Amino acid sequence: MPELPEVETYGRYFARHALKRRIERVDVRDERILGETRKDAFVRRLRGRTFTRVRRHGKHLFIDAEGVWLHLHFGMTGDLAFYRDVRKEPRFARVVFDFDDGSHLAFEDMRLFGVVDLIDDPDAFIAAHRLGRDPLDSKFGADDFRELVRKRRGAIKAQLMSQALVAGLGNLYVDETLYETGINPKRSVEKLKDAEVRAVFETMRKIVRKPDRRLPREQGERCPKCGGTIKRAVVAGRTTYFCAQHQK
DNA sequence: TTCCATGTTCCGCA
DNA sequence: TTGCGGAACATGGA
Repeated sequence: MPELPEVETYGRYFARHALKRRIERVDVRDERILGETRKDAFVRRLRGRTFTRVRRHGKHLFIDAEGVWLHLHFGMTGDLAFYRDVRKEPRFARVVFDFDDGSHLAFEDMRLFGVVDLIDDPDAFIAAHRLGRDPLDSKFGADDFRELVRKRRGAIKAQLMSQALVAGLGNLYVDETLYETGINPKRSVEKLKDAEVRAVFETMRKIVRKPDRRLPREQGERCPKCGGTIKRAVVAGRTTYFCAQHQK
Protein backbone atom coordinates (compact mmCIF):
# COMPACT_ATOMS: atom_id res chain seq x y z
CA MET A 1 0.00 0.00 0.00
CA PRO A 2 2.76 2.38 -0.75
CA GLU A 3 2.42 6.10 -1.17
CA LEU A 4 4.87 8.51 0.38
CA PRO A 5 3.94 7.92 4.04
CA GLU A 6 4.20 4.17 3.66
CA VAL A 7 7.49 4.41 1.77
CA GLU A 8 8.79 6.64 4.56
CA THR A 9 7.84 3.90 7.00
CA TYR A 10 9.57 1.28 4.86
CA GLY A 11 12.68 3.44 4.78
CA ARG A 12 12.76 3.64 8.57
CA TYR A 13 12.15 -0.09 8.75
CA PHE A 14 15.03 -0.74 6.39
CA ALA A 15 17.30 1.56 8.37
CA ARG A 16 16.35 0.01 11.68
CA HIS A 17 16.99 -3.55 10.58
CA ALA A 18 19.25 -3.83 7.58
CA LEU A 19 22.05 -1.28 7.95
CA LYS A 20 25.56 -2.18 9.05
CA ARG A 21 25.17 -5.88 8.34
CA ARG A 22 27.35 -7.57 5.75
CA ILE A 23 25.39 -8.95 2.78
CA GLU A 24 26.44 -12.56 2.56
CA ARG A 25 24.04 -13.73 -0.12
CA VAL A 26 21.67 -12.12 -2.61
CA ASP A 27 18.86 -14.30 -3.90
CA VAL A 28 16.79 -13.05 -6.83
CA ARG A 29 13.65 -15.22 -6.83
CA ASP A 30 12.01 -13.52 -9.78
CA GLU A 31 14.15 -11.60 -12.25
CA ARG A 32 11.22 -9.56 -13.54
CA ILE A 33 11.49 -7.35 -10.46
CA LEU A 34 14.95 -6.21 -11.61
CA GLY A 35 13.75 -4.51 -14.79
CA GLU A 36 16.74 -3.76 -17.02
CA THR A 37 19.33 -4.72 -14.41
CA ARG A 38 20.95 -8.08 -15.05
CA LYS A 39 20.68 -10.59 -12.27
CA ASP A 40 24.34 -11.61 -12.20
CA ALA A 41 25.47 -7.98 -12.07
CA PHE A 42 22.95 -7.22 -9.33
CA VAL A 43 24.20 -10.10 -7.17
CA ARG A 44 27.87 -9.50 -7.87
CA ARG A 45 27.77 -5.81 -7.02
CA LEU A 46 25.97 -6.27 -3.70
CA ARG A 47 27.48 -9.43 -2.29
CA GLY A 48 29.98 -8.69 0.46
CA ARG A 49 28.87 -5.08 0.77
CA THR A 50 27.03 -3.34 3.59
CA PHE A 51 24.02 -1.02 3.43
CA THR A 52 25.07 2.20 5.13
CA ARG A 53 22.24 4.73 4.82
CA VAL A 54 18.75 5.20 3.42
CA ARG A 55 17.37 8.07 1.35
CA ARG A 56 13.82 8.59 0.16
CA HIS A 57 12.39 10.80 -2.55
CA GLY A 58 8.66 10.56 -3.18
CA LYS A 59 7.81 6.89 -3.41
CA HIS A 60 11.41 5.86 -4.15
CA LEU A 61 13.92 4.49 -1.67
CA PHE A 62 17.67 4.63 -2.25
CA ILE A 63 20.07 2.66 -0.07
CA ASP A 64 23.78 3.35 -0.15
CA ALA A 65 25.70 0.10 -0.56
CA GLU A 66 29.28 1.37 -0.57
CA GLY A 67 29.78 2.52 -4.12
CA VAL A 68 26.44 1.57 -5.57
CA TRP A 69 22.87 2.41 -4.58
CA LEU A 70 20.06 -0.09 -4.19
CA HIS A 71 16.89 1.46 -5.59
CA LEU A 72 13.47 0.26 -4.40
CA HIS A 73 10.08 1.14 -5.77
CA PHE A 74 7.10 -0.62 -4.24
CA GLY A 75 4.56 -0.44 -7.05
CA MET A 76 1.10 -1.37 -5.79
CA THR A 77 1.90 -4.33 -3.55
CA GLY A 78 5.56 -4.01 -2.56
CA ASP A 79 6.68 -4.44 1.05
CA LEU A 80 9.72 -5.28 3.14
CA ALA A 81 10.11 -8.10 5.65
CA PHE A 82 13.00 -8.58 8.05
CA TYR A 83 13.26 -11.92 9.87
CA ARG A 84 15.61 -14.49 11.32
CA ASP A 85 13.48 -17.60 10.98
CA VAL A 86 13.32 -18.54 7.29
CA ARG A 87 9.81 -19.87 7.81
CA LYS A 88 8.80 -16.21 8.13
CA GLU A 89 9.78 -15.54 4.53
CA PRO A 90 6.89 -13.84 2.74
CA ARG A 91 5.03 -15.81 0.10
CA PHE A 92 5.83 -13.31 -2.66
CA ALA A 93 9.48 -12.64 -1.81
CA ARG A 94 11.18 -11.51 -5.06
CA VAL A 95 14.62 -10.60 -3.71
CA VAL A 96 16.09 -11.87 -0.45
CA PHE A 97 19.25 -10.56 1.21
CA ASP A 98 20.95 -12.87 3.71
CA PHE A 99 23.13 -11.07 6.22
CA ASP A 100 26.17 -12.53 7.90
CA ASP A 101 24.48 -12.59 11.30
CA GLY A 102 21.80 -15.00 10.06
CA SER A 103 19.09 -12.40 9.52
CA HIS A 104 17.24 -11.81 6.25
CA LEU A 105 15.57 -8.97 4.44
CA ALA A 106 13.01 -9.75 1.73
CA PHE A 107 11.45 -7.46 -0.84
CA GLU A 108 8.02 -8.89 -1.49
CA ASP A 109 5.68 -7.86 -4.27
CA MET A 110 2.75 -9.98 -5.33
CA ARG A 111 1.90 -8.06 -8.48
CA LEU A 112 5.45 -7.33 -9.64
CA PHE A 113 4.82 -3.67 -10.43
CA GLY A 114 7.64 -2.76 -8.09
CA VAL A 115 11.30 -2.38 -8.98
CA VAL A 116 14.49 -3.47 -7.27
CA ASP A 117 17.62 -2.42 -9.09
CA LEU A 118 20.98 -0.69 -8.84
CA ILE A 119 21.81 2.90 -9.70
CA ASP A 120 24.93 5.01 -9.41
CA ASP A 121 23.49 8.28 -8.20
CA PRO A 122 20.08 9.07 -6.64
CA ASP A 123 20.19 12.74 -7.66
CA ALA A 124 20.82 11.77 -11.26
CA PHE A 125 17.98 9.27 -11.03
CA ILE A 126 15.59 11.90 -9.65
CA ALA A 127 16.53 14.29 -12.45
CA ALA A 128 16.34 11.66 -15.19
CA HIS A 129 12.91 10.51 -14.07
CA ARG A 130 11.66 14.08 -13.75
CA LEU A 131 10.56 13.67 -10.17
CA GLY A 132 9.18 16.79 -8.56
CA ARG A 133 9.73 18.14 -5.07
CA ASP A 134 9.21 15.92 -2.07
CA PRO A 135 6.41 17.21 0.17
CA LEU A 136 8.44 16.48 3.30
CA ASP A 137 11.38 18.57 2.08
CA SER A 138 11.56 21.36 4.65
CA LYS A 139 12.79 23.80 2.00
CA PHE A 140 9.67 23.24 -0.08
CA GLY A 141 7.15 25.95 0.77
CA ALA A 142 3.66 27.08 -0.18
CA ASP A 143 5.00 29.78 -2.52
CA ASP A 144 7.14 27.24 -4.38
CA PHE A 145 4.10 25.02 -4.72
CA ARG A 146 1.94 27.87 -6.00
CA GLU A 147 4.52 28.74 -8.65
CA LEU A 148 4.65 25.13 -9.84
CA VAL A 149 0.87 24.83 -9.94
CA ARG A 150 0.53 28.07 -11.90
CA LYS A 151 2.50 26.52 -14.75
CA ARG A 152 -0.04 23.71 -15.01
CA ARG A 153 -3.50 23.19 -16.35
CA GLY A 154 -6.18 20.57 -15.87
CA ALA A 155 -7.84 18.85 -12.95
CA ILE A 156 -6.25 19.43 -9.55
CA LYS A 157 -6.39 15.69 -8.92
CA ALA A 158 -4.37 14.96 -12.06
CA GLN A 159 -1.81 17.54 -11.00
CA LEU A 160 -1.40 16.17 -7.50
CA MET A 161 -1.05 12.67 -8.95
CA SER A 162 1.72 13.82 -11.25
CA GLN A 163 5.07 12.78 -9.79
CA ALA A 164 6.67 15.55 -11.84
CA LEU A 165 4.86 18.27 -9.90
CA VAL A 166 5.10 16.79 -6.42
CA ALA A 167 6.64 13.37 -5.84
CA GLY A 168 4.95 10.96 -3.50
CA LEU A 169 1.19 11.34 -3.57
CA GLY A 170 -0.96 8.58 -5.04
CA ASN A 171 -4.64 8.00 -5.53
CA LEU A 172 -5.60 7.70 -1.87
CA TYR A 173 -3.76 10.65 -0.39
CA VAL A 174 -4.72 12.91 -3.27
CA ASP A 175 -8.36 12.11 -2.52
CA GLU A 176 -7.76 12.67 1.20
CA THR A 177 -6.01 15.98 0.55
CA LEU A 178 -8.83 17.34 -1.60
CA TYR A 179 -11.45 16.01 0.79
CA GLU A 180 -9.85 17.78 3.74
CA THR A 181 -9.34 20.96 1.73
CA GLY A 182 -12.92 20.92 0.46
CA ILE A 183 -12.00 21.07 -3.23
CA ASN A 184 -13.63 19.02 -5.96
CA PRO A 185 -11.04 16.74 -7.62
CA LYS A 186 -12.24 17.79 -11.09
CA ARG A 187 -11.68 21.52 -10.49
CA SER A 188 -9.07 22.77 -12.91
CA VAL A 189 -6.05 24.42 -11.35
CA GLU A 190 -6.53 27.58 -13.44
CA LYS A 191 -9.71 28.22 -11.48
CA LEU A 192 -8.18 27.79 -8.04
CA LYS A 193 -7.56 30.95 -6.05
CA ASP A 194 -4.11 31.45 -4.54
CA ALA A 195 -5.57 30.87 -1.09
CA GLU A 196 -6.97 27.52 -2.26
CA VAL A 197 -3.64 26.46 -3.74
CA ARG A 198 -2.00 27.36 -0.45
CA ALA A 199 -4.63 25.40 1.48
CA VAL A 200 -4.04 22.35 -0.75
CA PHE A 201 -0.33 22.59 0.01
CA GLU A 202 -0.79 22.85 3.77
CA THR A 203 -3.29 19.99 3.84
CA MET A 204 -1.08 17.81 1.65
CA ARG A 205 1.82 18.35 4.05
CA LYS A 206 -0.28 17.59 7.07
CA ILE A 207 -1.57 14.40 5.48
CA VAL A 208 1.77 12.99 4.40
CA ARG A 209 3.19 13.75 7.86
CA LYS A 210 0.29 12.20 9.70
CA PRO A 211 -1.59 10.04 7.23
CA ASP A 212 -5.13 10.04 8.55
CA ARG A 213 -7.72 8.31 6.43
CA ARG A 214 -11.08 9.96 6.89
CA LEU A 215 -12.73 9.80 3.49
CA PRO A 216 -14.91 6.69 3.12
CA ARG A 217 -14.05 4.83 -0.09
CA GLU A 218 -17.56 3.69 -0.80
CA GLN A 219 -20.24 5.27 -2.90
CA GLY A 220 -23.26 6.50 -1.01
CA GLU A 221 -21.58 6.68 2.42
CA ARG A 222 -22.23 9.69 4.64
CA CYS A 223 -19.49 12.29 4.73
CA PRO A 224 -17.98 12.33 8.25
CA LYS A 225 -17.37 16.08 7.96
CA CYS A 226 -20.69 17.42 6.71
CA GLY A 227 -23.11 14.54 6.34
CA GLY A 228 -23.18 14.87 2.55
CA THR A 229 -23.12 11.93 0.18
CA ILE A 230 -19.85 10.33 -0.92
CA LYS A 231 -19.67 9.97 -4.69
CA ARG A 232 -17.53 7.70 -6.82
CA ALA A 233 -16.17 8.95 -10.15
CA VAL A 234 -13.22 8.44 -12.46
CA VAL A 235 -10.88 11.44 -12.47
CA ALA A 236 -7.45 11.44 -14.08
CA GLY A 237 -8.10 7.82 -14.97
CA ARG A 238 -8.41 6.69 -11.37
CA THR A 239 -11.29 5.75 -9.11
CA THR A 240 -12.05 8.85 -7.07
CA TYR A 241 -14.19 9.36 -3.99
CA PHE A 242 -15.33 12.77 -2.87
CA CYS A 243 -18.09 14.49 -0.94
CA ALA A 244 -20.61 15.97 -3.36
CA GLN A 245 -21.69 18.50 -0.73
CA HIS A 246 -18.60 20.17 0.74
CA GLN A 247 -16.01 19.64 -2.04
CA LYS A 248 -16.59 22.50 -4.45
C1' DT B 1 -16.77 -15.49 -13.84
C1' DT B 2 -16.17 -10.70 -13.60
C1' DC B 3 -14.59 -6.64 -11.74
C1' DC B 4 -11.42 -4.12 -9.11
C1' DA B 5 -6.99 -2.72 -7.08
C1' DT B 6 -2.71 2.57 -2.79
C1' DG B 7 1.64 2.59 -9.59
C1' DT B 8 3.97 3.78 -13.90
C1' DT B 9 4.50 4.21 -18.72
C1' DC B 10 3.38 4.39 -23.44
C1' DC B 11 0.40 5.35 -27.41
C1' DG B 12 -2.95 7.96 -29.83
C1' DC B 13 -6.00 11.72 -30.00
C1' DA B 14 -7.79 16.37 -29.04
C1' DT C 1 2.64 21.31 -25.87
C1' DT C 2 -0.38 19.55 -22.54
C1' DG C 3 -3.71 16.61 -20.84
C1' DC C 4 -6.35 12.64 -20.85
C1' DG C 5 -8.40 8.03 -21.88
C1' DG C 6 -7.15 3.50 -22.47
C1' DA C 7 -4.15 -0.27 -22.48
C1' DA C 8 -0.50 -2.87 -20.69
C1' DC C 9 2.14 -4.94 -17.03
C1' DA C 10 0.80 -9.38 -13.20
C1' DT C 11 -1.87 -11.29 -9.69
C1' DG C 12 -5.11 -12.16 -6.04
C1' DG C 13 -9.36 -11.02 -3.56
C1' DA C 14 -14.28 -10.03 -3.28
